[in-house]
Amino acid sequence: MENPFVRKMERHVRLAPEDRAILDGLARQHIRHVAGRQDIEGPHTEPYHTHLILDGWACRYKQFPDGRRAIVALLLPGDLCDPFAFRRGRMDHAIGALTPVTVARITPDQIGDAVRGRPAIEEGLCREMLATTAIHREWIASVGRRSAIERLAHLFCELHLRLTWAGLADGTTLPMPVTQPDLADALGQTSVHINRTLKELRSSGLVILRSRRLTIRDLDGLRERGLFDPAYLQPA
Amino acid sequence: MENPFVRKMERHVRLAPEDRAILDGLARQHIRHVAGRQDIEGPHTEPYHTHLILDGWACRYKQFPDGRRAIVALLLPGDLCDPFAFRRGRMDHAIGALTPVTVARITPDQIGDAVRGRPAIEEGLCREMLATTAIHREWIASVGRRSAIERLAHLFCELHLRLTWAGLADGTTLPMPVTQPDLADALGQTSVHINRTLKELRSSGLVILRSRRLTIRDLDGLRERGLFDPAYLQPA
DNA sequence: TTGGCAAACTAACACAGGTTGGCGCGCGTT
DNA sequence: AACGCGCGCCAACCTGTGTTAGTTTGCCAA
Repeated sequence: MENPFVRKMERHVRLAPEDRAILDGLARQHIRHVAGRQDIEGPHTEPYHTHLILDGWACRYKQFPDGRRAIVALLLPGDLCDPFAFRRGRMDHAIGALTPVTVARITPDQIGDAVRGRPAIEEGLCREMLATTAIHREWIASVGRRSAIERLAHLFCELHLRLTWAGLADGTTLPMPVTQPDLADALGQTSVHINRTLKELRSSGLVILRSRRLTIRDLDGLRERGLFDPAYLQPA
Repeated sequence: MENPFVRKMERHVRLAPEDRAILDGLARQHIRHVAGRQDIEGPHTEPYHTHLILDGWACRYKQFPDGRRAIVALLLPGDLCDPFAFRRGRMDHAIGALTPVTVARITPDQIGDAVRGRPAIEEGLCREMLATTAIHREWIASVGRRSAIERLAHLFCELHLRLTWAGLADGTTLPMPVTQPDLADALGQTSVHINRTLKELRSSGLVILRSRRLTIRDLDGLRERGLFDPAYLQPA
């Protein structure tokens, strides 16, 4: 089983064997397990470590005083949280595990060492950050202007590609270990409506979601339904 | 009148006089004027230059095939668009002028030269990018979980701080040169509803918006109404 | 001054999506 | 086996926001 982080980085840049070894090393030290529904990094903390997700799904979220929760990003295996978090002081949001999660803790020094004299790694990390920002922009557009079905279809398409690139999708079938309330908080809706929308996607023959696995039955159809254009995810 | 870009950078890091001169130099070369409603950088182009907004307001936006437009970021004087855009290939969105705009075109080399041997500038640019990402996250939360009034109040609070830090606000009065349809596309609503919401904010005595200027009559009240916590904008 | 036009503003109506409340299943615990 | 409980699922109802179709205002140009 190959490291999903390395695998993803190789989509951005060509890595020499030593590059690969260095990145792989980051994923093998300081492993930490976090139970589902627990925070990996709480709100208002002053982060020092970066986290690399090795297994399970997590999210960035903001919680309002009255309890409303907005999930602003999904973190999948191979995703790196804030390589430069330590430069910003206090967290303005939290990072929580949606499922049981395995992460590697990485120090700023380790990032610095990995980058030094390794232009491919530097370039790869830079592109990874740009890709993350592009995803953020797409989410703003989604929540702002897509309808409920479009939003859900679009998210499924995005996750399909991201998981494929991390080596975690089985063709057109992907793990989908999150609950409907989680999807609701990610898409700015209620779980009830997510349920309705899911039913509609299912009955149009586009997807099957059962026992935490999503099967896309009609990829082109789903992409059309979600106004999905993979360009924003493509590196270069 | 001081350069809003330099002014903003000084919120992130302490700049030596030479740092300041270098940054100021970037803003004085290759000036370009763009009329309102024109694209500064079209969609699907392969950008080479970075743009620094010197005057006027612009936005990043995505447009769907059926015409719907989502504004995913507002660009104010002093804002730098994509210092690393050239690393990503094709644009996944467009940058458009909302008002007549003056920009400085900056090449990748110029960025490289400015950063080389100038750790304060490097650190400042890095923090500026992190702040931009934090704004993106806050927008996702806003469009996803805030009500219409909360969203508008929150946006006004954000713009108040950003413009203040760029030296463009007069205490609690700020330029607001965008139309209601523009606000609608930025907040994921219709212009009709923006109008309704504006009326409500006005009649609760929180703001006055007249002839392209916004006056905040009750800053604390507006912040409360918008669930606004300036933490996400604060550098370190 | 007048005319033209974009933008602000409004009213009436429509509907997507939120709210509430309830049922049943699967699963882990005792 | 029984219990608890989170989650998926559903129906009825409600409401915030969208839609449509105007009128009014303000500003620039002739």
